[in-house]
Amino acid sequence: MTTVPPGTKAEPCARIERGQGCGVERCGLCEARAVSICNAIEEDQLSELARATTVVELAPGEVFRNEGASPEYLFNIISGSVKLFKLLADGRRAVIGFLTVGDFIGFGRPDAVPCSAEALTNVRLCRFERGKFRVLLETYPKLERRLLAVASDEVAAGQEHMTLLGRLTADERVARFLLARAEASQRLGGSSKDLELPMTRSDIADYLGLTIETVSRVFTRLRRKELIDYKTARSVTLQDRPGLLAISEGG
Amino acid sequence: MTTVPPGTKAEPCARIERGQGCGVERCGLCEARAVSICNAIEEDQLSELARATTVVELAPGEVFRNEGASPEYLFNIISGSVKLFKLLADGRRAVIGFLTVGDFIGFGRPDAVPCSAEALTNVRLCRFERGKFRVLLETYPKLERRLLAVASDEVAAGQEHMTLLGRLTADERVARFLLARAEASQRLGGSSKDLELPMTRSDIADYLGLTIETVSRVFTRLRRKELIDYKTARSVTLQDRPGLLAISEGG
DNA sequence: CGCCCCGTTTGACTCAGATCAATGCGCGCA
DNA sequence: TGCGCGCATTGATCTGAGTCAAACGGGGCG
Repeated sequence: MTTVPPGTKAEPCARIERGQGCGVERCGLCEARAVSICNAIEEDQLSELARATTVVELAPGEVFRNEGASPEYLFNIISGSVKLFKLLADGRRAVIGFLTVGDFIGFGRPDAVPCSAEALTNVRLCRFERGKFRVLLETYPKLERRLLAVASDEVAAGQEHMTLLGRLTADERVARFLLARAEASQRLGGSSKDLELPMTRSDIADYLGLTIETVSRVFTRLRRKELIDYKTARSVTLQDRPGLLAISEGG
Repeated sequence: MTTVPPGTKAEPCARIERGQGCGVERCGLCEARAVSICNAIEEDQLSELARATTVVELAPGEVFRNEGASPEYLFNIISGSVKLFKLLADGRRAVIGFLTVGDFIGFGRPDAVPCSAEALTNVRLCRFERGKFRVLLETYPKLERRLLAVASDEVAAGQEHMTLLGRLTADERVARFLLARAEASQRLGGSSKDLELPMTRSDIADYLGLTIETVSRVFTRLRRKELIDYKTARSVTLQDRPGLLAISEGG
């Protein structure tokens, strides 16, 4: 079991670029727009959207949202990868999810942030001040509709993950994780065979409800069975998709 | 581990009462209105709401929503208790949650129901045809806003449960379950000490990612330590709240 | 270039919770 | 009132994954 020493907290020294290239340009040229909630907003209203946002850059390891805090900001990921996690009092950690380009960060009860968020890679975020975001929602019903759809999806994804955590074996969990990663990669136009994993074995373990050692053992077992291959721990090739699928379903 | 024999499916022989007491009366007098999403709709527009709904009655054990099916209907629970669950191919089961008065059933991707739903007690449901519900959302922005808030809450609750499933011990899980039940009971105006559990030990096990036997053993252990007491398996008294809280946090 | 650090892998052993197997018991029904 | 059927409890044993410990390896830095 991985535990985190209490009081380890990255200082929020984010470089902030405010309003550069404002108006249609910034949001209009945004690399993430097509896959983010912002695609619910019409071309000719992008300048109003841009006025409500600030672009933030983060380095790997930076924590930019703290569990339990008041949710001052909401975010869209423009580029890079992020992990969401929760800490228990004794240092046990649960990784709730891994997010990338286009993903929205900001669901939860209105009074407290449900989980902390940390950059895994260099990350560019589009940041909304909470009050301004609420105004946007009221102004653009399409945006609200889009957000409801995203939240609804997220509920379903959460239920899927609960099933994994509650009822699957270690092999099944890792196989599903790899297949899910492949699918996500494909959705963003990447390869569905060659995966770049921006997270450590420890992050994967905390995501799958396992230990580092178990995750590592399952990876090597899958490699020996020639279902996957890798030279470095962070870039994996799926060699036998049907085989992985069979394992993921309890084969 | 509990497994379910394949092909066990309750026939959907729900008694349906259509449009009785229509208009303001039905929705206006609804016992669940104050705690459901319908409280986002003004008094004088309740008749339109009522026209979009049908009241359905179910007996314990009836499955009224099937994982994977197309989501034709959405529901609000008027009275009684419901469990949501997912089945794996080999019969393993994950219980996703227990719902009661005022709870909404209908989140998920638009193409497939994320999990099955079964009545635990006699249940009265308010049923919305999907198309009509969408029209309601478009007509009443407040309803949509309310639903987004509920979905957002649900995301956070799901994350909480993932943490439980991924990182807590059996004792911690059961203690949290009991405390959460107490809180839910209190929210609905019931006792926060005397709990009626509408679900079986098997349901609890599948909800907490444990086996029946482990759940049972933890219950008796908590009773021996005089943290809880019960005469029948389904009605539990919390005797030592702080003690339970300590256990739930890894005491 | 070589050293150090941190993430990863591998091995030996342990243990919390699962599995297997009775037994208990409350409730509905005859 | 007694019978039978599910659910629940309890006990004995097993095992998948955790823990502890050591070695490996690659990337960054002096």
